[in-house]
Amino acid sequence: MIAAAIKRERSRAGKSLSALAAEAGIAKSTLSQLEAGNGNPSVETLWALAAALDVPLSLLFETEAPATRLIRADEGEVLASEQSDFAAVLLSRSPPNVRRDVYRVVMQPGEIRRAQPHPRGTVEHMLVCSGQMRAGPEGQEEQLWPGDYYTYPGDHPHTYEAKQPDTMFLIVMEAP
Amino acid sequence: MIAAAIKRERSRAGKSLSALAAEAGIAKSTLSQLEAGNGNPSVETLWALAAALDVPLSLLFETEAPATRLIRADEGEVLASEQSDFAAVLLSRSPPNVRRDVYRVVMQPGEIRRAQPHPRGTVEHMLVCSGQMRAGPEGQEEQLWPGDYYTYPGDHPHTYEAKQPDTMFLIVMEAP
DNA sequence: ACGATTTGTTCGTCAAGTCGAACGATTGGA
DNA sequence: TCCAATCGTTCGACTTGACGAACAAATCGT
Repeated sequence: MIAAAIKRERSRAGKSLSALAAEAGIAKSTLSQLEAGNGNPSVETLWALAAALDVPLSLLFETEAPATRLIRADEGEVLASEQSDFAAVLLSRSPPNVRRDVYRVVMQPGEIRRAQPHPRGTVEHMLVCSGQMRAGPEGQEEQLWPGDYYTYPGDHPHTYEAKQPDTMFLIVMEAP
Repeated sequence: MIAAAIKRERSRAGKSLSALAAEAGIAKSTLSQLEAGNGNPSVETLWALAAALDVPLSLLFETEAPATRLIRADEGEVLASEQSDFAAVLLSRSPPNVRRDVYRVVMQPGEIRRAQPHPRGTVEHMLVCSGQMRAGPEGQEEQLWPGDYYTYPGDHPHTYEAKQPDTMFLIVMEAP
């Protein structure tokens, strides 16, 4: 809930309820009730809080860790198209205020590559172009074929392993 | 503003104001005033809207195209790596505050697909996974092979044409 | 051409969020 | 020990957002 998010961010900033309310320009009674779970604030109030906390507003809506999502080559919601020989699949709609870096990767079979965990909140999106590979968070590795799309948290240890020569895939690195 | 965001997402979903209000379970008068810019909604209201629009809530907060750039499969700045059989190429470092939608496309040879121009400021990133194709803005079409990366403004007329069966490629649609 | 439906807006009413003040509880000096 | 300051909560008064109905305008179907 939002109550928990506000409390979490406030304690993370090391600010007291009164101080935060003062900085945000809202009554501390309002903030108190918000953190208690009573009522649902207006965007104006939330905006003031987010500004005072110096965090993106969307952070106050953060739910639990996003689960991994695997979309096989023959899966995914195919978008409507006028021409039948054109099949577009929306893999991931990006939330605003995020950075997404796109990588193209060519990998050879051999030892397993263990990636150092990225900063907290990082999300990786993988799309295999050709070859075959095995990748994913530790314990949730998946066998991937061309066209497969796999997304998972990047702030946990994860591995890449090519099963065929010149295995090519795409990584979209999403940072909060 | 939020007013514009709601309007944008609603029109994108092709829903009328009355219909959306009904689906979201809010009064259409409320929605009308929101889109008019008057008032600041409560999170409960926004949540209902986001759910009805089937978009993440954070998308309701907020909203120049670079020249074309073509990176051949054997081109691109290869990032440093500890292991020689791992070659990652950064194709596009995303600027902040942009939306990027990722599409996977499979296309068959045949007639040329002419894309209706997207909203102003849209940028498309293409990466060919397999097959062969010809695509790009009108007059700047390029022959593309697997691994080729091509980016160009999406708010101008552009075309896609597969040269081989089951030509697969990736499109990252970047909206301002 | 006409009625019927749907569109989006404006109005008054009610409920709910926000505010300011006062409250008990806790901490820190002097 | 006592006073002062700060902590977070609770209360009533005010402000504002959400609702429902009525409204003009546009679209549709016969």
